[in-house]
Amino acid sequence: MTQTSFLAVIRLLSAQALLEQKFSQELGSVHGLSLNDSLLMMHLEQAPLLRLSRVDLAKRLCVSPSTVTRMTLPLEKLGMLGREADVRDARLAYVTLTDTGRKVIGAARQTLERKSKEVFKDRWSADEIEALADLLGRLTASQPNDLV
Amino acid sequence: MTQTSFLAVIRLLSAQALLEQKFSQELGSVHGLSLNDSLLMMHLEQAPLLRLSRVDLAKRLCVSPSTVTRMTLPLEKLGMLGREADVRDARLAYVTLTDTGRKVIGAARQTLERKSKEVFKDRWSADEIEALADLLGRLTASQPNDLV
DNA sequence: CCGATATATTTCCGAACGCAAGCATTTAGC
DNA sequence: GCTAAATGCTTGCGTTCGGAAATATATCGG
Repeated sequence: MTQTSFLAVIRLLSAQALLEQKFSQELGSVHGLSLNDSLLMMHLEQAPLLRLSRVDLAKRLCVSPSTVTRMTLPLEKLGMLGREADVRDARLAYVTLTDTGRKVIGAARQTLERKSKEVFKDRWSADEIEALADLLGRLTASQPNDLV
Repeated sequence: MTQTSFLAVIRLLSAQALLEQKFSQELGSVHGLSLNDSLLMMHLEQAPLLRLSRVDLAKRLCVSPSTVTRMTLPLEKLGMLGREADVRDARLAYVTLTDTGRKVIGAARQTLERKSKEVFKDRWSADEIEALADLLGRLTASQPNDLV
């Protein structure tokens, strides 16, 4: 007898692998971004001053701080991200979203939206998609600021 | 106005990152397995002869064939997996689950089940967990043999 | 003010992955 | 039966990631 919670977790992991496979390629070739790059920039998009500290980003993305450092480096060189210091705390190195970055993530979002619709194209009603989004939202609710 | 399907996809990706972070550490330190190692062995567990070809495993895990080759190598040396040839097709190199492997993945599954329950510990009813599992099952239904 | 602790960031190192290329074998067309 | 295409698997290379250590700054207790 298999536990329902275990079943849900396994299926979520499998579903993610499937989605990543479907999205990664086009996102990279068209916009030059990885899936995680996009999530990072989307977090910045909705941040108060279009900026977040690196540890804050790490928590939101569930990755290590070193990963954030390495992820932002090339995006900064491409002019999509910037770096800003805090007046009161010299340790902080905010990651900022530049105008270029806003345009790029906006375009990437359109690709993601289109491919998201494809995922549910057949055999899914609007109510079912919303039910899934709601349930998943409860999982991520424990995390710092929910996305979208 | 954000699309519901896009919202669901983003939340699924975020939720997976959260779960991987919560599960990975204990799974590795206690059983010496990664999350993907466990999924691989669980696929073998439910396979007809406790064996699957490498490309089949790759499709089920949504990873490249080369990844399967590299994943199985250390597990084979540890005696958890074996290698079996096909009588009719000399290209095939089945990955088999040994007795040792069955015991290890059985123990790892218990850890996964326990931690899965923790995820839904508070604020989740049995019906809601089942609803989530069902909806996620429809996402992975398009894939070769569903797990669990 | 001073030392101890905590926090933010970066760098180094090893592990894991995808892709392209290569090899072996099987299948299909003729 | 023979060549060409397809399939299964592995290897080399570049990329990405987490953890530990190092550095810099901030905070707390006295």
